[in-house]
Amino acid sequence: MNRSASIKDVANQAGVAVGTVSNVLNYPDRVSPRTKERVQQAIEELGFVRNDAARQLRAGHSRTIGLIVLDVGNPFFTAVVRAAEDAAALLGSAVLLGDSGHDASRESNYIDLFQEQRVQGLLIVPVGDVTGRIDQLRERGVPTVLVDRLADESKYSSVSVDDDAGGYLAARHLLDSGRRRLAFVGGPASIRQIADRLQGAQRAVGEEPGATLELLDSDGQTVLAGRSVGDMLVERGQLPDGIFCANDLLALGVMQSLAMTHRLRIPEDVALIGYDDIDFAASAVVPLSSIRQPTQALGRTAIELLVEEAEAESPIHRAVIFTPELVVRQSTGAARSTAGAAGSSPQGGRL
Amino acid sequence: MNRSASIKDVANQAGVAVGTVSNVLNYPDRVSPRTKERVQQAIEELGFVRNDAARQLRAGHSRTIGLIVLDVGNPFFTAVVRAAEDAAALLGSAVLLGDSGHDASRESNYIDLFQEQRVQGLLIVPVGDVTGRIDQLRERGVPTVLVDRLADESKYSSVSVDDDAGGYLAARHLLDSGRRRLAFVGGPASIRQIADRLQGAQRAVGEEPGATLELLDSDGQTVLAGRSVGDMLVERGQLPDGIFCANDLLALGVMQSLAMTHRLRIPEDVALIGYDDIDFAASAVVPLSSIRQPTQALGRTAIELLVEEAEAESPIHRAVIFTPELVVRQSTGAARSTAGAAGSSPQGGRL
DNA sequence: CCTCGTTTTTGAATCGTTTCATTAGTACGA
DNA sequence: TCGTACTAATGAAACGATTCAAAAACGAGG
Repeated sequence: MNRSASIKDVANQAGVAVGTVSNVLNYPDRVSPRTKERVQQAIEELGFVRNDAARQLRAGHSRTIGLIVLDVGNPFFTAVVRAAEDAAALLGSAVLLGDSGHDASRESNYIDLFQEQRVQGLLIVPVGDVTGRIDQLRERGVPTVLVDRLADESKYSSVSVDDDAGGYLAARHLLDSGRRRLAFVGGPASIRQIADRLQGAQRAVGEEPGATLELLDSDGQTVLAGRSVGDMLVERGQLPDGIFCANDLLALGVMQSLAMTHRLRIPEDVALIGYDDIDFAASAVVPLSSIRQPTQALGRTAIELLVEEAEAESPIHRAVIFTPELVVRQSTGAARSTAGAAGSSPQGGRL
Repeated sequence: MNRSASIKDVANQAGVAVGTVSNVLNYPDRVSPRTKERVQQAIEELGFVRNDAARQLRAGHSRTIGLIVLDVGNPFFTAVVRAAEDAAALLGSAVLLGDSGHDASRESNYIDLFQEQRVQGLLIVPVGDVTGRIDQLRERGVPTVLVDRLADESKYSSVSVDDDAGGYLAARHLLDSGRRRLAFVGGPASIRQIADRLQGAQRAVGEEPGATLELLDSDGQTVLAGRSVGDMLVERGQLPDGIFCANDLLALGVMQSLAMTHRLRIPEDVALIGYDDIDFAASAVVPLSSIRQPTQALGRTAIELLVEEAEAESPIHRAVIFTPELVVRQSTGAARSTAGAAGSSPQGGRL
């Protein structure tokens, strides 16, 4: 009920100086066993808990790293967050998580908040153009790394995945399995990732004489949006024989519409491939082929780059680009009806 | 690059005392317009950002509330988190999120961390028995509210949902639609929520002469676990005509197995109902009936109770219990084949 | 010009920890 | 006994914001 015990209270109780208590906490070797024991007992008795605010104040910085993502509801980001948390834990730091929800002003608020908290550094999956803010942060000694967004290596550090290559991989796979009339389902082309995936797909189709790629705009990247695209396809009657969706949620929606509502067979009538390889993809009605992004490596590397930024004397940046990986499952595979996931497992990209 | 500007630097730059700068920041009315302007300009020039650690140290507590959930991957918890964040924001507080992942030691670590941060209070969806820690926290002036877990009102504050009532509602609905051979699919009965839902279902079945309820243990509460239960049911050949799953993920798994792999018709051959009403339920292959829990109200009320706890002189606690709500969709409804979600929308419970 | 009342501004004290230059204590050899 | 070379313990200073009693500035009225 009353105010909690401070290091001074502990020192009194144990009959030592405050510095000694601090040493017990931070440099146990410097303290004689007898004293250490007395102090620890006092800590026990008083229920002393370090005040982190005071530590930070003295240290000049916190032991936290800020991370701002576009949408915590998206399993892809959740996976990246988890990897970053693990990597940060190894450094003895914790991650403060912010969800911008694709909203630039919320993003800006989080940046402000994290600055007040004196985070050690900032990882950000940017909504809009944040280069100005990042420059400002750097002036104030806060290193920043862009995540899932390629940036000019001479000015910023970034970790990203080659979306063009991913798009190529997906379309190439459909073509290799004999499909020729492809369709790309994807949200607003203003989103960089989606535009790049489309571009990669177009490149693959361009290499294959006689193959076509149709563009199907979707309203967002949700399961529901995918369903309505699927319904629309069936209504108009003219079906592609291979569909590449800009993410797995869309693909699952399309699958539901085609396979269940309209009784089409996947992959016999239409092959389907998604992007992200979320957990749900493997356990979908028809296990979904997908493009796996190395979420583990993304999160881990982001932290590594942050450390490099922080330690570098002169401002040297790096742009790490990972290559995504094709995961083949039933939705594009041979016509079997056994369940279960196929595809390679090893997680990781290359530096 | 160099250390960031302090309030003292601003004071020098503006030619005023530190107290004045503080006043500009916290009590602008007390400062004359001329001075205010000078100070604000200095802040601008130096790029001054408040140091939150110093504020907290002085204030004795932070402006954050700790929240520990069992699994951030579960949409149910994500929804509660969001509601709590919104409610906290109205109080000018931020939420620190911790994910215990059903692991008691991780839970304990987060409690320690939040104590060091001097959070204003703690909301916790407990893994094991945390009453000891909560008592300890209270002694140290940290109010705590249990979330999604009913507690002895004389000792703790809690917000929960009446899982017995939810189970009753689900089973009653299956019985009302003419099913008699019911099955309950659910993970380990050691989990309170699951045991309560089962108990409610048993109560409903007991009221209906001739109705039976079979218990099907599942290995966890995931989509995959649901699939294997479904496969098992088909293999052994003896099907119930109504299935109640302890959560939506399980239900979706069962649905995939029965409807897709084994070509059974839902709801004609088997009716299916889940629990939680996650977003995905409405957009499943066959839109899934479910029991909606008032996630909004849960999160909001948790914060309210926390405030009550904090302000109360004498230790007065409250246990708020919400009543869940039946959402009827196609998986238990009349045999139509139109897609789209049915069911009531208004979110919320009652106090 | 002085007084009184009000509005502004001041600056030392405070929060709890870490740091580090000093001091105290101990053991050993000369 | 004294000096030396340690190890252990001390306690004042610093971190940066807020608070608040006291001082200063200002305006109005006499």
